[in-house]
Amino acid sequence: KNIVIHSLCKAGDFDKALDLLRDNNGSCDFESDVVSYNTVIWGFCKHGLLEMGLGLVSEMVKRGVEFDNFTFNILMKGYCEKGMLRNAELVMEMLCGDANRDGGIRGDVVGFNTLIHGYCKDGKVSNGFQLMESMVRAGVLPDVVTYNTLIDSLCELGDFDSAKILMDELLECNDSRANDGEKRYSLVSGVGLQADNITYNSLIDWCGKKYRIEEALAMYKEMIAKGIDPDVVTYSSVINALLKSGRLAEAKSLFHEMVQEGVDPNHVTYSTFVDYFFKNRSAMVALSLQSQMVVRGIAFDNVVFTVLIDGLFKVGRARAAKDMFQNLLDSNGQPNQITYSALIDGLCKIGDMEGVESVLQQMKERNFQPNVVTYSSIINGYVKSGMLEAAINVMFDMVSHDVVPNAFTYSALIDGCFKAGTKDIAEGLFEDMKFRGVDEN
RNA sequence: GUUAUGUUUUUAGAAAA
Repeated sequence: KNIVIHSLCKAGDFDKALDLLRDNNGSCDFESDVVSYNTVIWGFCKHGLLEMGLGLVSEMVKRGVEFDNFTFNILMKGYCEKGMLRNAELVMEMLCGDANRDGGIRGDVVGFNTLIHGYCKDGKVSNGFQLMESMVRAGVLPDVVTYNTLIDSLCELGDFDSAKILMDELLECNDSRANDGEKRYSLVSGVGLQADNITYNSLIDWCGKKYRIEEALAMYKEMIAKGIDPDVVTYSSVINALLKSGRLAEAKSLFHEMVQEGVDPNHVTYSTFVDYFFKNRSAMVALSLQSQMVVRGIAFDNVVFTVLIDGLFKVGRARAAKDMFQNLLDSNGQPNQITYSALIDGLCKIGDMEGVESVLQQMKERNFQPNVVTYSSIINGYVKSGMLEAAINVMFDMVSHDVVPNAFTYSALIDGCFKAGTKDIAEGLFEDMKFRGVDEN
């Protein structure tokens, strides 16, 4: 029953999930338990419906279903994803507070990790570190997930060196003689921690994205030497780094290596390659990989579809790209902002501005707001079609929707103004751009 | 198959001049 509830929630079918939870049809032999409730609350939170989840919490009280740690952790995650970090933290403070001294549910390591992640994603790593200290005070020891969260977030902020230092500490925790007090966190963090594949994946991926391929490869070798098995994420990440640097041969050999090691390439691995081949004029190879995915029963997600749509347009197969989009809709996939932007850009490139407008319409009907990329594409499209006025109107439209133009937007429009011989407007735009503090390149 | 299956935290791929 709980498994069914889980799938229903994942699919967003809450009516059925609630029916089952409350046994509205009176046909289920199993009582709903705390897991059932947790699952539905989790589902609501995942879909951004925190309030609904909170409603279920009161229902649990009414029905006398006891909370557990999962319940609170799910709620904290829900608050974090809504940006209500303070609320999440209050939940934790309540769980760790004196009022909850005996008998009650205490905050646990997952809860703290959730909070730390929430703050880190908001760019507040220092709050993350503070939380790590307060968890120790509350008697909860940080684990490898805590470290991984902080390490990844330090990378994201570009502070690779600190991330590495933190990893070294993580390793030294394991090593009792290393703790002579000079390191800040190893003393508090307990013993027995080991860097794992996720630790390495974060660092490797960051290096790859900075085109520091050799360092990435070195760490890849290092993890193997330590007996940590690379997983599909490791491989996909390194392959991505190699391909983005045009090192196809090495990427291919890694692909074979992973298969040999018994790690199955997944939709991410494939889409990385497919994207590369489309962008490097090897449409045939890209398409053959696509059918290989089908043969191997790898499901297409949103990104795979986006890669295909974008790629087909880029190799001049607009018809096939549009069909692919239809395909996505038919298979009940959910196009997102990026999917729509790829489609719209493709249509712009072939000058089908009517098509663009109708997709734009559809996008809005589905409650996806065009973003700066979408708008810039459209502006560029109108400019290239010689419809400067329409382009300018899009700019107004965008500003009126509080979407801030960036360098892409301006340069498309300025380019158009020059071509139309309205130099004064172009210069006006340029001034406007500087005024707004957009980088001029 | 019963230190079995289910709910919570960290890492990889996609769009514009």
